[in-house]
Amino acid sequence: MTRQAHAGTVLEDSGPSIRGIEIEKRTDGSAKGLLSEPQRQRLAAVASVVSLPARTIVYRAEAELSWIFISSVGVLKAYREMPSGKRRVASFLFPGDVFGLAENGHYINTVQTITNATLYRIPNEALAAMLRRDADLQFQFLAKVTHELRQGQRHAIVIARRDAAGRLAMFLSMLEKHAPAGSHAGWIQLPMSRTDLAEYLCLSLESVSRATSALTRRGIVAFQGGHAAKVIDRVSFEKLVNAL
Amino acid sequence: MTRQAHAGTVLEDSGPSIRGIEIEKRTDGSAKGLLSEPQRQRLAAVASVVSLPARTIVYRAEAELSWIFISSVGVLKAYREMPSGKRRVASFLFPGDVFGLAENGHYINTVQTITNATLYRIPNEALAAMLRRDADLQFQFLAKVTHELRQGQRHAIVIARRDAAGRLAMFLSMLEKHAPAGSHAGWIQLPMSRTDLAEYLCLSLESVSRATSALTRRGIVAFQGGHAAKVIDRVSFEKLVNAL
DNA sequence: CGTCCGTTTGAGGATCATCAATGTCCGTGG
DNA sequence: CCACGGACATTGATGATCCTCAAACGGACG
Repeated sequence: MTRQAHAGTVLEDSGPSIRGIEIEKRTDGSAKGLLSEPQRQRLAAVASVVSLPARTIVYRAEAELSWIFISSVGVLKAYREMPSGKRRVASFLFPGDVFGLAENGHYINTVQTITNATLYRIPNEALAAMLRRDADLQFQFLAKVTHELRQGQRHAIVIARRDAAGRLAMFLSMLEKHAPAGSHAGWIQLPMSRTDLAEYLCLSLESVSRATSALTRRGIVAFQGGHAAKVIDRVSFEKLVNAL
Repeated sequence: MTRQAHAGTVLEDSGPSIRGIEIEKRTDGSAKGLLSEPQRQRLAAVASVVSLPARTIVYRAEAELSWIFISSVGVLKAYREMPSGKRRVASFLFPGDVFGLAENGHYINTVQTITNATLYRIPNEALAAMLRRDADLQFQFLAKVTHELRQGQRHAIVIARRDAAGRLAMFLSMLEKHAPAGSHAGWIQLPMSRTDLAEYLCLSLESVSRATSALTRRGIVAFQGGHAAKVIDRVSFEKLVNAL
């Protein structure tokens, strides 16, 4: 049941690492580590490392803000419970993602591990103090949050689609871009369950299932074991992804 | 055709103002001005004020980053053109909103005025330099971007709904909370067109129309002139909003 | 008064949610 | 070694909702 943790994508020698894209122009447009070695070391000095088994709640929505987290190993999900009891996954969290930035002293989403995970945990006040003292470090956080804002907008674009197969294809495409370079020869790892997928894509569990079937039947994507996928027909795949 | 600009919600005596919610605990949870007087004055020193007529493009997606903007008066929209030609409005921008934070030196969305608008325009490098110099100022920007991240997530929750009337009701509810306190006796101003609404809610133009009709027919909301709405049956309205 | 643009309304077709049942994987225990 | 059980995933049938195409309506303005 406990799946293998997502392959670590970040060297963890000297402290937390943050993945993102700079606001200003740089060499290439790919996500990369935003922090310098000294910055990571300073963060590490006030951070504690926590290792959590899969399916552990890190914090709950509405709870009082106490720590800010930086993911180091594993995959997590951030979600909200709707009044009806339905769940909406706002985002999946991968190594190098920051979470726990609250509003008005309270967390907005509930965050839960999907795989085993290792996190850096930094006391809220300590981080705030450090950011106020180190503007360059803070600037990287600003870039990171801006990047997450974009991700949220992309999420909105995905769930705006009417066809389930298209949504799933876009999600796979995003995962593929996000994935660690050295993943298994074109196979996209899907650590999350079908239910998590459904809650992220805003589809019913059954529709996700039908979408995977459809992609398989049409020879566009192959699935294996429910937790891995591979693009077979790249042309059709891209056409589907861009058929918004 | 040119509609009245959104009632100014912010005193503009001494420079740009930013509306948002603090990350850490404060007195109440409502959006408010995040900047101190001195901060506003310092921003004003490097900002220029631009007044734009309705329907003016401020910048286009993919264009090179040159300025960061803070809205002062009026309403704008940020949208992306999809490959198919369809448009998705990512967010509406109100007085006190910041926009133009790019990725990798290029704007992500196209931003266009809806009403006449007045903006503060700050050269990218000048703002970056000022943020790196003034960590407290930057901290307010961080709070603002975090707040916009939440707004994006709420947007995702809205468009996740399956029923058009419910989406519209949630949107009205958001506008109502956002609205300047002294708006006209419970009337919610809708400066944007039905098309803008449709593109924000990810509905067809016709569905928006049918949704307004449905809300009217059911006696929940009254519309007037297409650019104002008022909640008639508050109980049913809230029930609909929370029926997710 | 007529045009133009934006909005509203109608009919038919496509897609997904829901309810229900069946199938698959995997660990457990006999 | 094999049978069992539970969680998860797939498949099928029906109904609800929205999108598309199409046409009628309305106000603003020359």
